[in-house]
Amino acid sequence: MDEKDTKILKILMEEGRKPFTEIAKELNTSESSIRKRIKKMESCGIIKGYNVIVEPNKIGYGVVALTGFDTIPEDFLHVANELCKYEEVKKVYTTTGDHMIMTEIWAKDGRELSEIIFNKIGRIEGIKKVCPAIILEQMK
Amino acid sequence: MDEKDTKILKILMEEGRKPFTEIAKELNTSESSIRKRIKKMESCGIIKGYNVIVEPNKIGYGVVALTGFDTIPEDFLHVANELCKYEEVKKVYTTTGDHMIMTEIWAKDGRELSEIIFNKIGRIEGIKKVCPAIILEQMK
DNA sequence: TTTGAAAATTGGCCTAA
DNA sequence: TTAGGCCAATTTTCAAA
Repeated sequence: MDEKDTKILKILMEEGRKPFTEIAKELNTSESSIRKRIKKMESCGIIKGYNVIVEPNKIGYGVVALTGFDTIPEDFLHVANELCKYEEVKKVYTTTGDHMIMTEIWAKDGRELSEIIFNKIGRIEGIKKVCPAIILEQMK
Repeated sequence: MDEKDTKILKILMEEGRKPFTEIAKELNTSESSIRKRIKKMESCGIIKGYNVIVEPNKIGYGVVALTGFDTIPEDFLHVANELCKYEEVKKVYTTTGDHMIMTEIWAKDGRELSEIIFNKIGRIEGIKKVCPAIILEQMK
């Protein structure tokens, strides 16, 4: 990881599908250099992958909620693992602070969110409290 | 948006740089069909972009914190806009629930996180309370 | 959907630091 | 030994018809 790698990552963070040749042009270097650096970052785990950024509203997910979960300590890992299994649960973090587990949950609407949180997920053994915060706007 | 588009998105969410030809093979259709569908989703805003997924630990960001901010109502938008300006603040959401603003902040270590949160960001007019939750592990 | 040209990717091999 | 340069074969993209 030197400055050139950092610049490559910055470009890919903005535009993950940009061709290596264009990145090379932009950084005034050769395509092979860029390519080999990217491959290296991929193989050593700096780059974990690439993904598409989707606007949830436009595909019928009108509600996205950052949802914290409190659990009894013994069930903490079990709950986190269970949460990962749900399609609607897009991200799962274990954290310090108010909640031990933080998630991002996508739902069609408020009704479905409540269904997911209280009926489906709420059934997981060990959950003490659920704290959903609906995202109003993603500003960055 | 039909079922085929949904399948394409699902594939790209896993592997954002997968060539159209491969997606086509996987879905038993032609490359040009896939490409035109993707272009359409891009132009109508369903696809907002593509990005690289970086492991922050491996590039010197040892600490990532989901950080909530409480503000006085009048300064709410001002604070959110200011937060967007910081390089270390990777994501900014306005939300319902405990905090009006939720962010994701990357820092080298605890010391730097505290520096960012309390010295740099803490200076923004209107912030009443800052609630950082350090991510221990991303499980999904 | 098919087709063909242009562009990008890949792998191998080479040199230089 | 590692990063980068070069070339040729393959694959992918893209815009026609």
